[in-house]
Amino acid sequence: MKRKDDKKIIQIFQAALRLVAEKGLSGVTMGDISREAGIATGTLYVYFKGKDELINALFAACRENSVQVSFKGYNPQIPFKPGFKNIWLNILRYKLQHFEEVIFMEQCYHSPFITNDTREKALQLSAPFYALIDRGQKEQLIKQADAGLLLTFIIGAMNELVKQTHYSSITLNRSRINTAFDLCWDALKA
Amino acid sequence: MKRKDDKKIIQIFQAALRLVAEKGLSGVTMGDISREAGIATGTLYVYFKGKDELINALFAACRENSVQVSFKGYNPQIPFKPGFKNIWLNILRYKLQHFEEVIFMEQCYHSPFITNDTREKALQLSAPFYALIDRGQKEQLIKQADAGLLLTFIIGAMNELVKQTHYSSITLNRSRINTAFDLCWDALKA
Amino acid sequence: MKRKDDKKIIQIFQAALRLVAEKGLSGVTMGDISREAGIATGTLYVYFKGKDELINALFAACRENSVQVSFKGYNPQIPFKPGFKNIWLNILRYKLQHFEEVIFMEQCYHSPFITNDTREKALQLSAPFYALIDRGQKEQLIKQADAGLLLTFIIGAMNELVKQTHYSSITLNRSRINTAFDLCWDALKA
Amino acid sequence: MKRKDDKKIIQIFQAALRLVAEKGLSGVTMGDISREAGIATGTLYVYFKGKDELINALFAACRENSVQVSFKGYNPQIPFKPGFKNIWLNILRYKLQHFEEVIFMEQCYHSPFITNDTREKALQLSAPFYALIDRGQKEQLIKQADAGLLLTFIIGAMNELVKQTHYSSITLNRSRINTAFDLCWDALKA
DNA sequence: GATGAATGAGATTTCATTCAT
DNA sequence: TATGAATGAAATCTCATTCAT
Repeated sequence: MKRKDDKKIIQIFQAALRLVAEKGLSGVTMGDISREAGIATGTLYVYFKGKDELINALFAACRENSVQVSFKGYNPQIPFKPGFKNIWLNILRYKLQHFEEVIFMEQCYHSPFITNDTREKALQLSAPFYALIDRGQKEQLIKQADAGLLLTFIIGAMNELVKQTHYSSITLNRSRINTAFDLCWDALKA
Repeated sequence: MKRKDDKKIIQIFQAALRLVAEKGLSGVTMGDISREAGIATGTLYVYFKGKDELINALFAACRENSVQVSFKGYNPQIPFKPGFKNIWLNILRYKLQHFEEVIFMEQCYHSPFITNDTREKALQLSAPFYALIDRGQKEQLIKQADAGLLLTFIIGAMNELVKQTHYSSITLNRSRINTAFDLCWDALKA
Repeated sequence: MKRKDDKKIIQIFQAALRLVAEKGLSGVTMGDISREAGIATGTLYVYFKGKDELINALFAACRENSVQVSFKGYNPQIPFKPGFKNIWLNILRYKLQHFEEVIFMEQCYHSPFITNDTREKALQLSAPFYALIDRGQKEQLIKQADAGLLLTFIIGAMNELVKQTHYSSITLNRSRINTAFDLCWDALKA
Repeated sequence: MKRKDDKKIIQIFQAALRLVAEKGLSGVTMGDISREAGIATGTLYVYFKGKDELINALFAACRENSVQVSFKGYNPQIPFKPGFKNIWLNILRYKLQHFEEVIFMEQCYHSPFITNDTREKALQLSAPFYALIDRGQKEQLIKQADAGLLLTFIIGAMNELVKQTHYSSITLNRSRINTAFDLCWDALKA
């Protein structure tokens, strides 16, 4: 019973992501989502109280997912730079593979759907990234600037890179990835 | 006879920008816009054939505006770095002062409103930025990487910086601005 | 001054007729009419108090026109049948040449635009036709049936003939016209 | 689960017919139709994609209906004239009883609603009438004129008769009906 | 008188949500 | 639980009419 439910929620989420990436948040209706998910419109309301709740739940899920993936394989024992690069690559890979989520989150952020509560919870998940920057600064490897500023820089550049990659037909090969990382590292390094 | 009024178009644009920044593209109606602009709903349709056209026109106007402002005071005779910083600051100032446009453009890009034609025309306006990067590379001051990649980096980081500045209550004082520029420059410099 | 006005009213009438024939009464707007007439929308209201009045005036004008034309060349001195045929041909010619009026009147009859007053006035103009039938009956040339029934028959058949001629590409040559008249005459004749 | 209901389509059709007969095609709104049909406005759009589709569907249904009814009781074995009269009476009865459809079809024909496709399909349904005329001609009972012309004559006269009957307060009693048929038959007969 | 921009009521259509099955 | 027809409030858009020039 529970299995079945979970599967359906995933179907719904994927349908919503696909559609928002294609048509933008403003162009997606509950009817669209149900059709894309292969279920009846009424069934959406079995799983979510309404559109707001669906969007907020998806937003939270995306955010959690992306943070979780970022630190995969990270080991504080190993030196900072390779550890940092590992995380940087995790994030990049995730954003490329889940491009729809990137767009969805961007579109949501300014929508009336996302509640302050959801927004704040998303922010709280940034803690590990602040900790990472802190470590780099303690080891005197990266600039002693405000961590928020540094993170902003990394994340903003990355998002744009992912979008550009998606729209242009330039494939992001190993060499291009390394160049991008070098830009990032040179920006941060003390 | 009453004559069509360019001022009214500006009123409409400003109303739309204000509302999209506040409620997101998906939450803004033609009724909202007309009310905010202080005109009747029908009057919107005197100036724009429909919502699509209004959004596309505003998108194009924002894009043109932002490019135009960027190169204000730029003089190819003066050395590269101060010239580049001038432009960088122009862009930053513009984005901070016209934050609503930043949000609007981000929201629009994935909406079903923006036509491919509009999108392409926006892209074509990037030419001067490519020329700028080219100059820096010819003078061996910045990395010999793909210009698109470098621009992506700068723009992405800047956008995120502006958004972060807006949401957090951190004021972007001179020192913080300089730090941000240094991050950018260190990333780019050869 | 008066001349100028009359010309404009004719322009307006012709524009309205053209458009109603093309798009039907329900598809024609005041804006359409003014554009087709080559004048400003506001100007329509200089000549007519509103849409209703315009339509009613045009309806009345068409009706008067058609009746007037019908009896052109009719001389009660000459024998009935050729006189009748003359009128029949007048009507047919008029309807063919002013097809737009045929359509307009048909469309109007059931519209909420035409007032009862207009409708009645139109009816009153039928008197000469009743007189014509009466003469034929007195001369024992046509059936002693109710005149309304006989007129209905003639007019209905004629209208349909005109419409069919217009839609199909069959040209109404002399022979076809004579056949049609014979049908009509055979129906009526005592 | 609620199932789509054919009865509802009939309700909608009848509501539309009633209203068009009363107020003309140009005066009828989707809101009017839904109210008259006793359903919500949105429900109309469950059954028809839009006003155009509704009108076209109703037009086609009326046409099919009327043709089907016309030949009820017709038997090619029995002699031509009584067979013909049977059909003529069928048509007359139908038009009198479904006067709203007569008006609706007349109003529609020149509206921007009816597509060429619908118009052509309606025309194709005339085949049996042509066959009927053909038989009469083969049996040398009716004039050897173009069948289209003869049909035009019959139909046009009938439509007008029905309209006149409806507007005037003259009841169409047996004697008047027979007179009308005689007019028709005398027109056609060889 | 002539113009056409401005208006706002009302038409068409959409869509989140409910509900009967 | 699942369905999708039904709903009606709200969105987009139209258009007869007015009004400032």
